[in-house]
Amino acid sequence: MNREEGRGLRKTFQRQTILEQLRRMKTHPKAEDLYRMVRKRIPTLSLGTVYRNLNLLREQGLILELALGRDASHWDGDPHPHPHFVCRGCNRVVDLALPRGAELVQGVEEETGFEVSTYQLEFYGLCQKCLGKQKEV
Amino acid sequence: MNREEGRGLRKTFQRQTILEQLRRMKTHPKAEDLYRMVRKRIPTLSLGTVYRNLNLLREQGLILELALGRDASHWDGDPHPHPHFVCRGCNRVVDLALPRGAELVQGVEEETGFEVSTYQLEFYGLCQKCLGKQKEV
DNA sequence: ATAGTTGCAAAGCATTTGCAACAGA
DNA sequence: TCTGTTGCAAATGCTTTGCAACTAT
Repeated sequence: MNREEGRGLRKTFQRQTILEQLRRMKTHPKAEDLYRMVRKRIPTLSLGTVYRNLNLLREQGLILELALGRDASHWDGDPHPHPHFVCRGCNRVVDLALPRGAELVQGVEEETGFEVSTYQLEFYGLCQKCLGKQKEV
Repeated sequence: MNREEGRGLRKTFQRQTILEQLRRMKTHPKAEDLYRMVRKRIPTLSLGTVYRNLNLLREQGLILELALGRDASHWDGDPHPHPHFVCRGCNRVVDLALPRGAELVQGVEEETGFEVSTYQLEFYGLCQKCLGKQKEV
């Protein structure tokens, strides 16, 4: 029995390759990005399979989905919730070290009496590169 | 000249009614919810008009869009960014007082050198009501 | 053997958009 | 009058899903 329902996920080539690809990246690709990358190794891969596996891996707690509004989700190989910075200039999604999630969660639980299972925190703005480019104009 | 381009938004009955409706609510309805509510006063209202106006009002800085993953956005009549709690039991979206957004933003700007224009912070879990119901089962 | 998985294509769903009629300023 | 706005319906774009052929265990 693996998780939840006791049903085991099979160790398929597609699933493993998708997970490896995501883990080896520092950036946070979209399903479509992963699809293109993994296709180099598995040319018959379909986009539907990528989506299905990303959802399964997320349910297993192995990866994180960054749902940033209506655009395509970004995916993070680090399953531990942490804040991100989204640059509106270059659309990069960058990991942040601050603030500490555990403290935020604790504060909210104390304030509300609710049970917090996870959180999502994104800062939006311009990264240093894009701040520089802005001045050039 | 009102904002941005100097183009003025007209004061239409639809737009005003949508904004009033949203402001008078403590909850954070979806476009569809507002559509149904405002329709009681403006039976000819179309859903497209609701979406167009919500986006315009957001651009004017009068309201806040809460894009919570892939589901329909929730809308907030309070344009000042602040954290929310999303209950996975009853799907309510509740305003939170903590943590302080300004401090979070300042910390990130100091850490990264990026320019933060806004942020979005949601905590997910179970509210007190739903925690209670869980025990009953 | 057999239940999970894949590729493919069609469907779903929230949101956006083109267009002609309409209405604030 | 003139440009913004509306209602309607079609289109968009990401993601999910039905199905029959596979495949890990």
